[in-house]
Amino acid sequence: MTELAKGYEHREVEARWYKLWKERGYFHGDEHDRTRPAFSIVLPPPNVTGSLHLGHALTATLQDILIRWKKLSGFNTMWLPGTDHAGIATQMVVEKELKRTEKKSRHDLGRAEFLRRVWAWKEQYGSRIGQQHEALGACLDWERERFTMDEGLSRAVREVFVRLHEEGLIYREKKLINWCTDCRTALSDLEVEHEEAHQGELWSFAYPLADGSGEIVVATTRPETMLGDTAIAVHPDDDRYRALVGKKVRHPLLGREFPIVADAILVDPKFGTGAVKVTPAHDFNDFEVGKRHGLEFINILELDGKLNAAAGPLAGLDRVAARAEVKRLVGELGLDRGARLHLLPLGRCQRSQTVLEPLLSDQWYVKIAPLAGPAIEAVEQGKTRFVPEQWTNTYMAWMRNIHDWCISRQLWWGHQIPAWYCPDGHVTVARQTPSACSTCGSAALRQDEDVLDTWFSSGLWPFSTMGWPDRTDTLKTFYPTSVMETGHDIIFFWVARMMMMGIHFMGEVPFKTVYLHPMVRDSKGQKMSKTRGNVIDPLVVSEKYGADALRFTLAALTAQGRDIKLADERIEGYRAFANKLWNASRFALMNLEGHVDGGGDPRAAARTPADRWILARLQRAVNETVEALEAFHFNDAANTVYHFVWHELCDWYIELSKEALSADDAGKKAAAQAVLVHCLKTSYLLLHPFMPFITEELWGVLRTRVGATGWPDSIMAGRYPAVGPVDVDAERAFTPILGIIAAIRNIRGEMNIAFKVALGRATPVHVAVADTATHALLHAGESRRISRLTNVEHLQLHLAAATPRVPQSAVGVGNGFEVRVPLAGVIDVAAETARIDKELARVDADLDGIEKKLSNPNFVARAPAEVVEKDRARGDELRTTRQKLINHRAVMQGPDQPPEEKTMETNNPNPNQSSPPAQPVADRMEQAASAVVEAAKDAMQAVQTQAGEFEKAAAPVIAQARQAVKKAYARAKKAVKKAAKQAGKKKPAKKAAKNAVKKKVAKKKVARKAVKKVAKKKGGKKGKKK
RNA sequence: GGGCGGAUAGCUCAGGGGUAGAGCGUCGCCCUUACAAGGCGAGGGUCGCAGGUUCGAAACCUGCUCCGCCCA
Repeated sequence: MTELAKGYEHREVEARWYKLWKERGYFHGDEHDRTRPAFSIVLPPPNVTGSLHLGHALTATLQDILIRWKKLSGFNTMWLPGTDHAGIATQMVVEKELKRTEKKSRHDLGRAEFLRRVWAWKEQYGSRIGQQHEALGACLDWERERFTMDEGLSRAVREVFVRLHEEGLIYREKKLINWCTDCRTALSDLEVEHEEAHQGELWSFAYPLADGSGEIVVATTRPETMLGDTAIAVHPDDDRYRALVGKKVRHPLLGREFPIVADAILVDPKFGTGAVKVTPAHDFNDFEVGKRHGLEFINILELDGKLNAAAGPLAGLDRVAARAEVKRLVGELGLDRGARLHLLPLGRCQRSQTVLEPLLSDQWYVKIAPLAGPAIEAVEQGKTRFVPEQWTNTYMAWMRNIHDWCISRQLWWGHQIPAWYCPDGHVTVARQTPSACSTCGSAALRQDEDVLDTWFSSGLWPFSTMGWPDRTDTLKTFYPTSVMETGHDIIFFWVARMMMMGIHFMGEVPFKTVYLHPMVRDSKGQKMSKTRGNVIDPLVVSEKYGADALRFTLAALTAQGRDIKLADERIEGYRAFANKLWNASRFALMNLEGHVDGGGDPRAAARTPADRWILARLQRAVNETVEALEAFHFNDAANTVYHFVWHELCDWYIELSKEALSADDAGKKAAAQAVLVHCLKTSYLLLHPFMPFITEELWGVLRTRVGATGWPDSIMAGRYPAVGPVDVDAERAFTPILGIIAAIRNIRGEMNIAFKVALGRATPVHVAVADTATHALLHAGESRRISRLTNVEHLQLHLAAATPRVPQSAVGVGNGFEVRVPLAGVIDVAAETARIDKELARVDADLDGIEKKLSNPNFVARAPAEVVEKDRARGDELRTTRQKLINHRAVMQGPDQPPEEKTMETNNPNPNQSSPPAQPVADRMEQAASAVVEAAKDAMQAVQTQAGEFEKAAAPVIAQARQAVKKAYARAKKAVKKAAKQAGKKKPAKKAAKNAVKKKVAKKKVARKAVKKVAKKKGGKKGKKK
């Protein structure tokens, strides 16, 4: 009886659950519940008119994992969703749309009407993000959803602005700012993207001295700014110009005169001519010079990038056109002194990529140092910690070097600055729209037209969303939030500002942990961006592979310290994993006849060694998963569950349990059923944070089948598996049995014996184990499992170190066991001898390494005792294995041939002799070259014969060729080195000896690794070491 | 100019002083009654280069090369 489809259909399943979860209130955090510990996260608010990309999907996935895990672990969880009004971006989108459809600018509509349009736009597109989050399964507390422009948050913004103003931390000043002529607004330092080496030119021209006594040549990368020049600066120590300091030059185009000043800070005498034109109103460095020397500040730009009246004859020209025109006019006057190519740094607008202009204007600023201090201290004192830790430095460096924050933007869409001006220019800052000027009482008030930087309101997000400035229960319960999880690209924009604002206004850090996730890139490692056209819509991916598969993939790729390159194959793999889980459940359902989950401890129910083994492995997986989650090691957590479910539960336990499930022994059957159900149930719970949909579905199906005891009607109401002690005895006793199975399979594989061909038919397969416990298990019935899984007809057990000698047989040796498979008539002696020799070589290589180590008195004396002991034990083990193999080979080869020991190259104590005879470099190169040519020939042939399936056919050949090249290269390199050495470039004796040993060890490592592989196989799948 | 990452199997990446790992791909065998989105095997590595520390380095230190990112 099966109730499940043969394959997992994510579309059908995923559509079903979200609504139900939401209706049942699983997403809602209870602000009145103080009985459970709180766990809260605020979702970084995406741009309201945008749509989610994979970076958002990663954010949503990781946070959902944390929230679901904590919820299942008994926490009162609250995950607060919302969106951001994204001032510049949104305004630009709407303006563009307006221009496209109605051919109007925002000024044609007027402020009020334009804002009405933006709100309408927001209503139309704002819900898209919510739908995307739902599709991903994000259990957001929708009842608490917020928008940075909604009433409550706007109130918070005003409150903060007014308070900071009252405290003297917000001020208005005329300074140079970064101006985007395209967005027509000022930007903060952070919104400037620096281009390091833009290809431009350095143009030189001469300023004639006002007294006609000569000229002074200056160089610039921005010729048009000469229209705003108000000084020439030279270095005070520069003898070339010492006589000129204090003199005046005359502007060749505008006629005005200005001084030559000496400035040691600005001028580098070695750069260019050593004389610099100074434009205080259009350059940050020059601005400072202007202040130092009391220069005139002449603004030559309109806000749209055109030159203003100060530019005289060039007024009205665009800044780009003006550059050429200035050069032309100066050239006509005979003052052009030539140009050369030059790399210069350039600042661009983050949003429009327009080259920014430093512009003198009145803006509002936050005086940031007093806010940054406590934010630094909080991290120093560990009140907030960064994960991964290295971000602490980034945060600190920025905070310690912080500049005042320009918060006013010349936009309409945003929080209008709560400042009013009277005709006399007095400023009134107030929470409520004032009726009179606070200074002179004038009623003719005009509100500042600018709005605040979007990040100003985002900076309040952790508390403004919870009802601040009121002291709400939500704040009491859920502030500070537990974790801030976001991308490291907004550590300054957002994280740092929330820290400052949170501490200042709440008196407490906004979050205890900041987990910064990596950036998601495409499969080529490129940043995803609209202009590149490689943006992936998470909905498209989850439609194709399932949200669970996408989520699991993102989690599995989220290792610390490296960006995520997302490739479809990876997602496909995890979709297969979902299918695997589905089918394991399907198998269980088909075998649960008569089973009812009574809620008892499955450990007590366990009957067979396999039962106990899998329960031990399950517990280990639980422990490792929880440990990984606690450390934010999402990849480790995902991989742990993946490995357990697929490679332990499915590959081993389910196969092993088939016998018990179909047995007449009702007790064993019931035990296997109980254990299987328990493993699946626990796996669902472990996996639920990663794959909420399929686990909920399977939970429901299995629950229906086994009765509801201990199974709440939704997995979301379940309890996360608890960490506990692992039954290591069960693991240890049973592992050799898996090793025996693997060893027999290995022999089959190596000897090319199909599964259908039964082994141990004429003469039995022998299994020897030295351990009495394992022997007892085998005797009690485990040998039947082995027979079943390896298609062995007769199997004979021995409580011994070795199996009896049987001519023409294959031997598998592992940790604590030996298997002998008679192969008379099945295979030829030569093949098996070759196999043994191969294995022997590997064992020898490893043994050699260990013996070298142990014979080194320094190692024995200085290395930790347990390390030495471990190597000794391993040495013993290897010696035993080796002896067995040698004996076996002797038996194989018959009585005529003595069990002669083959001398391994690595056994030779003299490294020089162990190397192959020296060969002239040329020979080796030639050999290598011909290998490449051969490989290439093969590839060509593959292309010609199988043109249709070129890639498939040629792939291995290409791989082979590639390898041949690599090997040839390595060989050649080595040979060259050797030749060089022999030619007399001798290193000091000690060093040379050391290097020889090093190289030899490296070589051996290659061999050793192979042995490990064999040993591992023979020994069965052992648990992760740690 | 300063800082932070990264370079490990064909590809994508874990790991982090004591036996080099995973997934995908490759090769061979198997449609064995949960799953071909599957099973069982196999092959594949001087862990970027050069020094140093250490009994022992892929890991720690120094320098270099290349690739990202951040800041000025």
